[in-house]
Amino acid sequence: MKKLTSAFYARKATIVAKELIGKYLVHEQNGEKFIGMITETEAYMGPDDKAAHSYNNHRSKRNEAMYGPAGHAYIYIIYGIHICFNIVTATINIPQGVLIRGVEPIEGIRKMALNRYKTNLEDLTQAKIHNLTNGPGKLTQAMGITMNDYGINLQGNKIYLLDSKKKHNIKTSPRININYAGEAIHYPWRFYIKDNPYVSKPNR
DNA sequence: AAAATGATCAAG
DNA sequence: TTGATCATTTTA
Repeated sequence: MKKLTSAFYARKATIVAKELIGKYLVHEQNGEKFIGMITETEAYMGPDDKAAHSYNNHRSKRNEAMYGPAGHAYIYIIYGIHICFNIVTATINIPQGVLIRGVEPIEGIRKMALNRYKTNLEDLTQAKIHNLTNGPGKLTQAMGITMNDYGINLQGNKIYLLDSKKKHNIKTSPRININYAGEAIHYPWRFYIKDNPYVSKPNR
């Protein structure tokens, strides 16, 4: 399988978010390899999107990465506790991004269980296995992604994405937990695979 | 249903 | 310097 190129990322966040579904997110760390198939994403469209951190071209140390070139990681801590992993899209000075909200474990799932629950995979119930990566804060914890990876280039060898030609039944819905965002609340910029158990909130 | 928990940002 | 605000998860 081939890595996604910078040309893939250099488009509108809504397009990239939709096409990212079914692709493979890879993290290599200490000789271990985590792979997750992306099941759920959300697009954040920058200056005109009240839900985006870059609304009205707001710029700060935190969201600096979104103003850089596409195909890099924008990572931030939310609610003081959880780490969210985003992919920068569009081009320099157009601050758009795609939040990865869910992945299905493909490789390294034993280590994911340890990262999340300090428990062996065999001792987890099916429900807890689904809980490994069905949320933005969960998948970063499971895959070992931290603030140290802020701004990393996704064409490198540490964190990157692999292409896939597999077709999925993609559903669309409004985004989650952006109640402060005015009219943007209703924009259908969330994408997910229908009936996949590694999606955070199946019915919205 | 609600607490946990801390970085970030804008106001004073 | 302080207080309000979160692109969430967990527990009950």
